[in-house]
Amino acid sequence: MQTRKSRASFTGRVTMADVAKEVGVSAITVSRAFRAPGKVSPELHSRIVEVSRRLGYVPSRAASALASARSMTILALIPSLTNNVFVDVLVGIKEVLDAADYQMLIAITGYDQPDAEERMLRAHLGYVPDGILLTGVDQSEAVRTMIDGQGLPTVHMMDHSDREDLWWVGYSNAEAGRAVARYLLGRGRRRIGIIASQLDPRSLRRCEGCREVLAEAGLYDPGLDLRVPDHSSIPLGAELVERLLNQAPDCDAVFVCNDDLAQGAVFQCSQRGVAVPDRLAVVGFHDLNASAWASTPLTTVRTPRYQIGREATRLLLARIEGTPTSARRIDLGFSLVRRASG
Amino acid sequence: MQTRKSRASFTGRVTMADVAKEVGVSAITVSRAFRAPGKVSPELHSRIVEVSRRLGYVPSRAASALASARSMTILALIPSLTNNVFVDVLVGIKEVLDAADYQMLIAITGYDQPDAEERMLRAHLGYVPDGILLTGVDQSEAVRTMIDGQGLPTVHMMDHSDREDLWWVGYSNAEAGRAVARYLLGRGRRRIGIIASQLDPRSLRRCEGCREVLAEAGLYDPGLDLRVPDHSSIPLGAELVERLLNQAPDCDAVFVCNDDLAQGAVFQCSQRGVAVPDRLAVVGFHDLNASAWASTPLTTVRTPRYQIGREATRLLLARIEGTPTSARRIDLGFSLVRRASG
DNA sequence: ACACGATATGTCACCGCTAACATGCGCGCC
DNA sequence: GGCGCGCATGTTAGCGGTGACATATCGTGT
Repeated sequence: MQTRKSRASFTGRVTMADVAKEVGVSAITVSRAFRAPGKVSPELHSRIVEVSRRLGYVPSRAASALASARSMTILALIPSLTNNVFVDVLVGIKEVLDAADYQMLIAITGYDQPDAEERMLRAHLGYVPDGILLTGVDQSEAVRTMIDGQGLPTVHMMDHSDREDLWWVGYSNAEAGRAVARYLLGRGRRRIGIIASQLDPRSLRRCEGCREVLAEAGLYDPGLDLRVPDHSSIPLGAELVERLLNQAPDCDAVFVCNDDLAQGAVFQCSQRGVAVPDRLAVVGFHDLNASAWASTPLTTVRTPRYQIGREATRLLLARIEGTPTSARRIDLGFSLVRRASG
Repeated sequence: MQTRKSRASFTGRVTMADVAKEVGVSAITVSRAFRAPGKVSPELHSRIVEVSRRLGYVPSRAASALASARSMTILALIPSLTNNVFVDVLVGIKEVLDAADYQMLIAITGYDQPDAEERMLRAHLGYVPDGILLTGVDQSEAVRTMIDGQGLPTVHMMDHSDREDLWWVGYSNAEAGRAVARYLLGRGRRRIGIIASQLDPRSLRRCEGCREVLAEAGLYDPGLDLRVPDHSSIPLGAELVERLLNQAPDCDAVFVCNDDLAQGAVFQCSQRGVAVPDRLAVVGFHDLNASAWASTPLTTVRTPRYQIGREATRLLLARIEGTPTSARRIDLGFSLVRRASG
């Protein structure tokens, strides 16, 4: 008892019991005052609020999660923050969570190690999230097992899947790749290249969509298909377009699977004196903020990242709370934004 | 009892007790096997690890935090993710935390409401973090009280303070502003403007540093000092430089307090036919990735954001664990990067 | 006047884990 | 051969909340 007392005072935290004693009620009444104000008389409620504020009481989520098996926290697994793409998604997620009084836990998995997603998940599952938002639909078996084992609801984001058991909000990367290929073909381009980096499943699906349409038209040339595993960045885009133009000088268009790469590619073309789009049309992907504001504004595919964050979170919260939803798979589509580069 | 049982099985989680029963030991042994492997016999340890894996056991951080008053979690309060500035800081933080087996909780405070930091802090304190990383050194009284009340160690990032009681890792925004002013004066500029947005304390300190030096030189003109509260962005930078040039056509240089604004400013100048730097020199701040890769690469101040994240986290962990540190205030400085725009 | 339901508050046990303090056991040593 | 000691493991009592159920209080209809 005495030991405990000192341990508690060591942490220095004000607890619900402290508030209860000060007000002269039992702890459960304080608990109710916060979670169900209607069940506590108005005078008591205001006194409890006042005392809590005065004492600096902050409810312990750890204790609450333990006792109620609800943490009011959702976990978002994101490949990277460096890539602005996911920042937009997070903004959408956060808005919906804030409104519902949930907290967001962000886990960054990175693109490099194949088991990173599993490790990050294991580390963060300890926080007992009430649900999980996943990026993409290509989780490893280990990840699926772990999530199912915990019985946690999940929603996938940023891609498209035919699987009946998945809840997702996104768009079809494959279809987007096809759309770009058709667009470039429609504009009379015949020697169309593909540049991609990072090679996550979504980028690859875009590449494949593009390749598919080019192949159908008999115009796919593996010599114009440049895919490297490095992280995508502006300088890498510059380097890759340089390489492409050197090995295939007659290339007249290129689908660059990420806008930062595409920005670098356009930059490099202007350095090198390659006219964009006349000599080489460049189409990017994602429509990042900066893409409209380059000396040659980028033709690109706009993805509804903010909306994906919002809708995926709405769906997840509905699942958690058992509210019926109109759909469990939401395709928010994409749109090709035509600007100067292609 | 029965009720409880069903509640537990409702959550479906595998607990330490489940593992213990399966192995045939008591829960505390399982606990020790994870936290202090040396205190458990090798055979038992490997059996416990094996069974845990097989059952899919994930320790509950909530329970652990409650029982041990240590959460192995640190909280980072960041104004915004949209601004790439802090993403770099987070990458640094995360690297150090990963190595030390700590988890990172990110709270995004936003720039808009003055009490947002307080509210976000309150919401996240419930996770019982072991320490806090704060952005800037200008926290409100309420925030300080709350943190002190919990007895939590903190380290401030991204600014500089003379206060003896603060631990911080950063650079002097005021000094950086002065350096820019001196640089532009040294290059013969006389009608020097200032453009800033967002108006967080750090931007303002940069502005003030710049103004100070200009005033000393007798060259400060409030008519060239444009500060707006809106979020910083490329289009806003374009708009502001337009406004500046309209109201003061003889302006020959401008310190733009954020690189994204500066990128927009340079873009707008090229649209408008204003020669950069001949007619108008533009100096940005932060040296974002894209700034080197514009048609007119940006002269800007490079801030060591990644290192700030790393060092601040090292310092915080040392404080938490009681390791002695060589310094409690680390000025990592900044450097003016000269490129084409100024 | 009294049973009855609605409302306000309390009691108790327990969520999953760990600090502190046992306990049991084998070993070396005088 | 008894003693003390170190090591491996167990017992107990919480950490700070909340669910389920109990109890007290009050107004209402008959």
